[in-house]
Amino acid sequence: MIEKLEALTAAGTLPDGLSFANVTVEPPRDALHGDLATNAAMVLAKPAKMKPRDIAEALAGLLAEDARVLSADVAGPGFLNLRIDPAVFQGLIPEILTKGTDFGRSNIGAGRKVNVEFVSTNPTGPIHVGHTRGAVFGDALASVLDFAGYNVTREYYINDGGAQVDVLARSAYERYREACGHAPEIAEGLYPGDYLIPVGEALKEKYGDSLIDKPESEWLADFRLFATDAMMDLIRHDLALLGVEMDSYFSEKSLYGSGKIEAAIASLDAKGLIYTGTLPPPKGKLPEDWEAREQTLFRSTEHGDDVDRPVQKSDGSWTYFAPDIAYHYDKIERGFDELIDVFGADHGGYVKRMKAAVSALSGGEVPLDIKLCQLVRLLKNGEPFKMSKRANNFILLSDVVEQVGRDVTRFVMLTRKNDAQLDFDFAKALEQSKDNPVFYVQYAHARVHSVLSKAGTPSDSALQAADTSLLTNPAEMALLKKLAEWPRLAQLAATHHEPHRIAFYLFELASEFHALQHLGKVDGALRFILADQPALSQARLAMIRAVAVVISAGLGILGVTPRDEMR
RNA sequence: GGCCCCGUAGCUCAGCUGGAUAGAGCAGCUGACUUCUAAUCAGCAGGCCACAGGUUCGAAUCCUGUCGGGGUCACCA
Repeated sequence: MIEKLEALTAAGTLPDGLSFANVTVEPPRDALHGDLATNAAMVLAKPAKMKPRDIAEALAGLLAEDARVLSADVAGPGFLNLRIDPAVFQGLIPEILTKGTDFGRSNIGAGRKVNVEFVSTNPTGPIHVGHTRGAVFGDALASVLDFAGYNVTREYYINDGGAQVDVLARSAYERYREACGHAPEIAEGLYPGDYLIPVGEALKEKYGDSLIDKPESEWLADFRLFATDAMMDLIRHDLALLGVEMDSYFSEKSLYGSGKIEAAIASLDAKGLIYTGTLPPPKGKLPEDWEAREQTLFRSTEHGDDVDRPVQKSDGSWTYFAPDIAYHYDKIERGFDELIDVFGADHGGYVKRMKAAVSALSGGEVPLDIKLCQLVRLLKNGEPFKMSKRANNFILLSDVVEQVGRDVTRFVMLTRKNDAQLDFDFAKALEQSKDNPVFYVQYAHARVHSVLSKAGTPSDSALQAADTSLLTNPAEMALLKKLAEWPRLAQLAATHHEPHRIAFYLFELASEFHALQHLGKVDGALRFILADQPALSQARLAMIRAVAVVISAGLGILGVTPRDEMR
């Protein structure tokens, strides 16, 4: 399309120097308007100082010369509707069968290195259901990017440097005392979870009872290390249940004492972005205990933030923000071309400062996109389910996966935009699982498998030879056109960082397939397998095999299993 | 009070970075299997796209404001 526009420019029909950036070519919403439509004439009319219809006419004339274009009609205010030769769509089938699940893979990423950081829960316990969405989202997003030709690294940032790991160590100490036969004293503020009991026992194995009643200074550091390692094992195990595998785990603690924090701050300082000062009080309600303090500040307002942010506390120690800066600095130094952070919506307040930091550290060279996942509201029989620490009734990721299954969990979480709130009704997911869209998609895949096995499970190479020009029924063409959308859709999901588009597309594709299969029940001539028409049957089998391949590719990206049977 | 996200059918949500008559799924009503899985399909009904302005050939989409819902807000990570 762009080529044609350039040709028009060259021919002098259009003036030089027009931007084609806003020109789109896409399948119209209404099939009556043809197979493809473009708004080129309307977008260009103004800058070219020409009437939209004149541009459209010129473009139509040029496009009509292309053998693949059956007709090019100007409609409405200047839309150009194209009818494409069915052979283009029919030719898709052998291509899909040849490429397999690589069909739709693109290279728009051009091998650019992308770091997707996600989950990153504190290493103080197993993964809680609230983090499941971020885990699924980040993993699917990483796959989407990989499919689009990016070089993706999945990374987990271990928050093992702060005060909460001291709390963990103390909690583990109580469990250690318990293992040694003493009554544990789980004070307010410590982690009461049962998952620390085995850690206490393991600590007894290692240390005997030599540390009982010893001062904290003698065991805190060791216990901290031991307990966080144990928690990371738990977390890795939980992630594995979901099918999430990280490429890299990055420890916050490793930043301390390595000079990395100092180096990152120095880098900002060199740009004149670090100063000592006093922040104004927060606007609106003034906290009771607020008092002016002099701190080391990062001039994040220079990079789009609302206020400058402290990197050092008044006593000179680092704030949590300082290692975060150093961590992102490290990512930049590792040579990533793009960064993506997946946060929970409760961290929305850090977006601007983090972007400011990355912008400053990379000189604006490395884009950082922060995807916020709205928290999941758990429902039980339509009632909000409240979790409380005291009652110890936290629902864990492992609970969800064990009860509703990995596929359902993942698909439900991905059938929603990341920034929309999500209700997850436990009872519904369990009892009415038949209504779950994931089964609808898997069922389509299973049906294809079933039909193919009825036909003797022909090989893909055999199906590639099918004469797909026999596929002319409107319902078949509709299915083929839906298949044709896949590569473009996969690319859009990648450029927009929106894996949910894959889920919705798969649902639509499955819908087209189910409709077509059902037509065979109403009209016997449309059945996939016709004993007296082997060539047509072969073509149809090739078509539905192509459907299964694309479903399989899409589900693969989402981390959902394509099933061969639903029984 | 500042900032961020959301507001689309009774409910849960899409809507392809501005396109043609706004779409699905549940729920409701009518129908469709002696055949490749009915975990399916076809149809009906359901809408001031929160509200008011603005930008232009054209707005659910972009801008401003208002109203609702959620999140967050100086040494906690």
